[in-house]
Amino acid sequence: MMDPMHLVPEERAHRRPIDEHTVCAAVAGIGEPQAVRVWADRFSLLGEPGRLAVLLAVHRAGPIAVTDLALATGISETAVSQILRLLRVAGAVTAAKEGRVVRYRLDDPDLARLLDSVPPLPGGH
Amino acid sequence: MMDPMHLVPEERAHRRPIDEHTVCAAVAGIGEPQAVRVWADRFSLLGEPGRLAVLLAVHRAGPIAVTDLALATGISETAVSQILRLLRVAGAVTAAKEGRVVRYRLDDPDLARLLDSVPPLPGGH
DNA sequence: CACAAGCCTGCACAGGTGTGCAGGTGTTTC
DNA sequence: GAAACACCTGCACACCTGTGCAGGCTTGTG
Repeated sequence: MMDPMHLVPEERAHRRPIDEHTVCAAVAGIGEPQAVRVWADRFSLLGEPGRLAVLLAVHRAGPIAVTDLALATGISETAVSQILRLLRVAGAVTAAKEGRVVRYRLDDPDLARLLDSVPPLPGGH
Repeated sequence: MMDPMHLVPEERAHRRPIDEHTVCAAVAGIGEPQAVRVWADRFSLLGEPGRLAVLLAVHRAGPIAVTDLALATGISETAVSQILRLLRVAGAVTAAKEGRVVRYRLDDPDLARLLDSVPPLPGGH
């Protein structure tokens, strides 16, 4: 069998672990730092009430205009615009201009699955 | 049929929507602000690379000590301690003291499901 | 053309957040 | 008992981030 610590980067391989096997399993479980950063950024988008509300509305209410998003979420139109700009450059949503109205839709399968993790209204209505 | 805007809070029911049906669907899709905040807090815990790495390690490498977490993640032991304190008060992890070693484990089903959304190492090894 | 609606942006401010340092507690070992 | 180990905490700092204000742009309307 190989060295149980073979997954630990050399720069810190000299430090003494408490449980070598667990450390190796942890390194494997974490995966590549690059991927961790990408997923942390994804989760970060959902980590603020305003953005989460906007994303839920965009995801579940189909293409929707900025004014309607502000009306439904209770956030000022300015703040909604800022949020949408952030989501746009992050590749989370795409804008479709129709006349003077811009409708946004969700455009990220990973985010869609994460949003589906959030339970909808319990009783319906 | 009822008023299509019946789901919009009175305080902003006077504002003119672009698509009443869409606004109502958005309000329903967002759900209760209280629940949105709770889920935003959940996602926020996963929204930082350090915390996400620690949570992934704790989740996939079973009960693990602080030293081993610092070794596996490459984060300083102080930073790991701070992260674990935050996760503790958030109810995400629980600590089990064994001698002078403290092993942490994940203790939140919702977070566990979200962590399972993060794909493991592609090829294995 | 003048005006309003819908939306976007730059700027400055307050508030939250991660990090390192220094020091402390409890436990094990010699 | 002294020293090393594993871990925790308070504090101060730099940093990032969300928000509102003011203004600008484009598109419809009279």
